[in-house]
Amino acid sequence: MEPRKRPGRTPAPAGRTSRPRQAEVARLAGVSQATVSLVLSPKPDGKGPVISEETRRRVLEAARSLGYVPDPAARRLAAARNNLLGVFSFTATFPTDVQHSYYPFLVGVEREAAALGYDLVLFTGSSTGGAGAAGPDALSRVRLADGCLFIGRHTPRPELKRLVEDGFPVVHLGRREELEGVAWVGADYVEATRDVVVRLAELGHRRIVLVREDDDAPASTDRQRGFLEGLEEAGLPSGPTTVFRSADPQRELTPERLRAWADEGVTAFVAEETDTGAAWRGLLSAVRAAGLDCPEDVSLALLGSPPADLASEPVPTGFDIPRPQLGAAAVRLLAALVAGEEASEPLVGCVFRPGPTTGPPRARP
Amino acid sequence: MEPRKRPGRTPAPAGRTSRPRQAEVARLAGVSQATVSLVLSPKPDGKGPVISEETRRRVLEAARSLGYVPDPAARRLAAARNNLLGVFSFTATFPTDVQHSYYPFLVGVEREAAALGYDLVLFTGSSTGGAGAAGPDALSRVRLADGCLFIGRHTPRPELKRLVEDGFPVVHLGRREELEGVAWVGADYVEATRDVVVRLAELGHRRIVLVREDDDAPASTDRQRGFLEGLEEAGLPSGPTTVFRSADPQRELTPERLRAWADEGVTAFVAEETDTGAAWRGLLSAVRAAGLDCPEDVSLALLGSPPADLASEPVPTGFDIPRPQLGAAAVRLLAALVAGEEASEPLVGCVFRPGPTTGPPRARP
DNA sequence: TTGTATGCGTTATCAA
DNA sequence: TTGATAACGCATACAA
Repeated sequence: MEPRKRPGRTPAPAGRTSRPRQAEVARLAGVSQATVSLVLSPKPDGKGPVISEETRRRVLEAARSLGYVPDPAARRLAAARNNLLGVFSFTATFPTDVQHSYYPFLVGVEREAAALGYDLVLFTGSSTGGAGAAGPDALSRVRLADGCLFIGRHTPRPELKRLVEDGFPVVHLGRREELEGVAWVGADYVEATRDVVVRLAELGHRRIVLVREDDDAPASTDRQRGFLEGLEEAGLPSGPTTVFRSADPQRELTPERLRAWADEGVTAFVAEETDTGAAWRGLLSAVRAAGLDCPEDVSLALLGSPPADLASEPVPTGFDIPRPQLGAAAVRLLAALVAGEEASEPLVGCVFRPGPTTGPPRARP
Repeated sequence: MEPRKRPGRTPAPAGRTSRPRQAEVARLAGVSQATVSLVLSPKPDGKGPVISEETRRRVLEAARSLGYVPDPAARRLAAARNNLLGVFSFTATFPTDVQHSYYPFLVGVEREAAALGYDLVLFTGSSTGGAGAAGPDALSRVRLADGCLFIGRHTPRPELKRLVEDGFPVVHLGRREELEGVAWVGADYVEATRDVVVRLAELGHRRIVLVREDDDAPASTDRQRGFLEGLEEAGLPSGPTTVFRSADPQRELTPERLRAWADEGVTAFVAEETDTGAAWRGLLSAVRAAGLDCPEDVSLALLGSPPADLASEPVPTGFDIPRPQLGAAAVRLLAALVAGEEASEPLVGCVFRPGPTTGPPRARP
C-alpha cells in the first residue's frame, strides 16, 4: 500500500544551517541514537546501563568529528527541567541608582546558582512596563522557570499565594512569615541587634535608646524585638521612652531632645538601617547639632550597614548583613524546593562589626 | 486484541503538581490543543488561521485562570521564539568587587529588554564551575534563548564563531571587529578622544602627552588613534614622545620625567581609562610628586570615567562612556538580529565631561 | 474556523 | 549491553 502523505509539520526547515544531531552521530558511529544519548550524558556514576568501552570510544570520536553539541532546548524539554531559576524584583533589578540595588544579593545568587548548575532568568518586574507590564498575571511569567526567587518589600500577596498553592517553588528573600506557606530566607536581625545591645551594656551603658522609623516591616520590628531582648538579657530597664518612632527623623530627632535624653542618663543610641538610611542620618546630625561628641559623650551603633554615600566616613559600630550569603542561602533553599525536598534554613546570621563610634560611657558626676 | 504494553517513557510523574500545559487549557476551554496554540501565539497580524472571537475569549480565560505560561524549551524546540535574550559574561556577572562589574551596562540592557518585551536569561558563565564549567558546550547553553549578548574581554573565539556560523544571533558588547561575523556594539573612543584633544588645543595647549598602558585591546588603541587624529585636526605636531606606553605607570611615570616634559613645553596630559585605573592613578601621583599644580601648571584629562575609589575627588575633565545606552543599543541590535533584520549600529557616542582639571596653559616666559 | 497528525532533539523505559 | 519506542510541550501543514 502506498504510504499516503499525512498531515503534520514540514520535515525540514531546509534553509538554515543545522547542526549535527545525535542521529547523525549515531549513523557515523554505527549505533543507535539512544546509545549516543547514553554515552553523551551519562547518569551520575553507576546508575543506568553500562556502555562498552569500544562503543563509547566510537561514539565520542564521531561526536567530536562532527562537532556535535547538544541542543539545550531539547535536553531541557526531555528532562522536564529547565535548570532555570527566576529572580523577580518588584523594582527594576538594576535600578539606575546603584545604592538601592540588590547587587550584593545577586552576587551570592549568581554564585550559588552557578554552583548548583542553574541559570538565572531576570524578570523585569513592575518596573518599566515592557515584558510584563503590571496586571494581575504579571507574576505568572515566572512560571517559565523551575522556581523563583522574590526580592523586595512590596510583594503582591494574592499572586504569590497563588503560585505557592499551585505548587510552584517560591522563595522570598527577606522575612515573609506572614505570607503563610511562602518559604523565605532572611537575616537574623533579632539576634544581631540583641548582640549589639548586650555589648553596649557590657561597656557600661545603662540607658540605651533605639531609633527607628514607624514601620511594621519585619526588618524593623525584628530589630525592636532584638533590642528589647538585649535589654532584658543585660538586666536593663526598658521604659517606653527607649523606643523612638518617627517617620521623619530629621524633624523629630531634635538636638534638644537628644540633650534631654543625655541629661536623663542615656549614653548610647542604636539606629536601624533603612533603605534611605534616614534613621541613622537623623541621629548623626542631631548628635552633631547637639554638640555631643562620639564616642566620648554618646555611643552610636548602626543596626546594619551605612548608606553608600557615607562611605567616606568611619564605619560605625553595628553589624553587617551578609547579603551574598543571604542570596546564596535563598538559592539553595529554592533549589531544594525544586528538587522536591523540604529543606528549610530561614535565618542567616549577621556578623558584629566593631567600630569607632562606641566606647565606655563617660563617668557621670 | 489487547493493546500490549509498549516500551517508552512513563506517561506522567503523577506525584508532583506540574505547571499547566496547553492540553489542560484546551480541555478547560473545550477546544483542541492546537487551537490553544493558535490563540496564544498569533502570527504577526493577518497571517494564519482566524480564530473566532468567542473561542479566543474562552481560551484566554482558561489560560489565565490556570496561570498558563509557555514552556520556553518547548517553544524553542518547535522552531519558534521564546522571548528570552541571553546574557553571558566570561567573568561573573556580579563580581564581589563591584568596581569590575558590568552593572552599568545591565541597567540599559534590562531597561531595553523590558521595553522590547524580552526577559533576560543570565547564563552563569565561566564563573565558579557549576552550570557549565569549561568545556565546549558551556557556551552552548545559550541556545536556549533567542539570541545572546556577550560581555567581557576574554571571549573564547571558536565557540563564539560556531554560534555565529550556526546562525544563532549573537552580539558582543565591546568592539569585536576582529571576530569576523560577530556583531558588536561599542563606544566611539576615537571620536571622544579626539574631541578632548581638540578642546585642549582650543584652550591653547600645544604639547599634549597621552598616557596609556601597553595594551593592544581596541579600547586602548582606539584612544590612541583618536589622540593622533585630534592632534592632527588641531594642527599640532605628533612627535613620538607624545605617546607614553607603560604596563606599570607607577614606576615609569616618574616625577622627574613629568618635570622634564613640562620643561619641554608639555602643558597637558590625557590618560586612558583602564580596568584598574592605573594610568590615571599613576599620572595623578606623579603630578603631585612633581609638585605641579592642576590645572595651573598642567591640565589633566581622563579618557573615560574615574575609578570608583576616587569618587570623593573632583571628577576630572574627560568623557563619559554611556554604559546604559551601550547596553540598550546592544539589546536593540540583538533583537533586530533575532527578528531576522540586518540592522547595524555599532558605535555609540560618548559625551564630553567638563571638569576642574583642565584650563588654559600658564603663559610661559 | 477548528481538529488531527506530525516533528523538533533529547531523555527514559523496556525488550531483546 | 544495545536498540526500539514513547513522551516531553509546542507549532504548524493539512484535512474536515
